[in-house]
Amino acid sequence: MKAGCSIVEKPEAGGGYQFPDWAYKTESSPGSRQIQLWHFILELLQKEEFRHVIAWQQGEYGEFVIKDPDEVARLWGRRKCKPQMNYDKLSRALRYYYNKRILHKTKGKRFTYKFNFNKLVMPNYPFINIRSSGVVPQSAPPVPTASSRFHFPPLDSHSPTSDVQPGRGFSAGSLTTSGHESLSDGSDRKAELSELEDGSATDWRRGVDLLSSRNAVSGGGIGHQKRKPDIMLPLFTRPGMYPDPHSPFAVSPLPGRGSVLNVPISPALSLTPTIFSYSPSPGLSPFTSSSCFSFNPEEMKHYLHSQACSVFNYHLSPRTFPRYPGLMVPPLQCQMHPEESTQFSIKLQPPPVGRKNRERVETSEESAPVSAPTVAPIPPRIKVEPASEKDPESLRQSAQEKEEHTQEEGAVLRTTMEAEKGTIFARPAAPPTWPSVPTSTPNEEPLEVTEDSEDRPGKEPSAPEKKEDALMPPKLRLKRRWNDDPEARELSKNGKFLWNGSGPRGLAAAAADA
DNA sequence: CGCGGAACAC
DNA sequence: GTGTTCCGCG
Repeated sequence: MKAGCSIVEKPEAGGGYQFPDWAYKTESSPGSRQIQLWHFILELLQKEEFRHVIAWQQGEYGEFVIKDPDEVARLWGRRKCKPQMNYDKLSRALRYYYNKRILHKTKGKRFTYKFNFNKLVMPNYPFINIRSSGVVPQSAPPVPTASSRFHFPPLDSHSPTSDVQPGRGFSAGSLTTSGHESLSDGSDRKAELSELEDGSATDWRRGVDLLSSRNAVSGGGIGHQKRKPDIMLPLFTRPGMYPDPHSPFAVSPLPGRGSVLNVPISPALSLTPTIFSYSPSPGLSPFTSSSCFSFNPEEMKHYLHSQACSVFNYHLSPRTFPRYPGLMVPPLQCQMHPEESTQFSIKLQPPPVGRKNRERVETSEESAPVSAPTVAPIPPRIKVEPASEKDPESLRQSAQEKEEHTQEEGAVLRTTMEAEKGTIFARPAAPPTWPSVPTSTPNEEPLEVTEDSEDRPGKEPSAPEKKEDALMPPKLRLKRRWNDDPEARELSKNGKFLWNGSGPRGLAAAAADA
């Protein structure tokens, strides 16, 4: 029973949840609101209190180390009301993420795993608040270079712990990844094929409006089935398109770069891209109001360039980074109703591949009720915060207190909180001096590469490989990917990305390449 | 330690 | 669908 775990439970009560909404699978899984392990992990990662228990591994993007497995397990068990939880079990759960591509194991390093951000969608754009850049706890996974250039001041002024202090330079920590697809027109998203490689640039294009459609969707306009919502951020298409209307530059070239993307850019957009066939309707767009998003084109350029380099250096998929430029950016309201704020900070992307298919005789019962209509035309915003499961009860209390306040003060606080949530991917503690210039890969594991290759569909070199892949069971395929895939590595080495000073262009090219 | 199958709970 | 619990294997 939950008796033993009165701790955090669901927010429903209205009184006291302590865990941010985003942590619950609101969108990804209609039915359950339970927190997912990876959310949980991220949360721990986000808090400095747990730095000794689990922390980002510097030097590797998205990689984290569980310093105290037992403790992590304990915390997890607490959250899930599973006192018997232990690292063995927890790790099993983590292992399940391999196939889902949410995580993978860093070989050779004990208790070290790595998030596959390429598969996570983080609607909140990078710049979103990084409020804590200076002091920062470990909010964000180590992100390579790039961000150093862009920094946005903290969104909120009242940060509890942190302070504003952008002096550090890095900031844009969050990465949004995107780019992938997963949509298969409502048809079979399960098709193995689709899963595998995504595909096409189109996706992103489509994404562009996802945002806008979101509202529509909730409005019920869409009768779409509740297929899994995997959407990704909209990213702009190719760099060459900067000049297009979608470009932020055009939109809001504000001089002072002070603002931040106010985040809520996207709540979890959960719609299937397909849905929107695409009709940009500004009116629907959630963020068509004022502009909170402002920056200098110059910076943007820099930023992009850096990203490109990062991609190269770290073997990341170009799509790893958001293409803000394309962000349609209809500026969003700085102060939206608290309620409309964002909700999810991260979203999972593709569906699991072929999970094991049990031949069990399924009762062909349709899930009839699904009484979880998200009803809300309004996205559930995140309520963020919580110190919840931390250990001490005291924390909990404070959290609650906070909550209360929130309720009263509502808007303001809420906004702040949102910001906090964005923090998750904000810069981590200290940037290990990332070389802004690519020269050689610093570390030893170019894992991302693999992914990269898989991300690009039309890649010629991979043709053979692909075929092979096709022949092999999905499982193996995956495995191969994460483990060492010499082939993939090679590919990347062969100069898949060559952006010599081409900056964004290079990125684009690469993308286009696919 | 880490992996992944299997059965099961929710 | 997402975990949890067990467990054998390397």
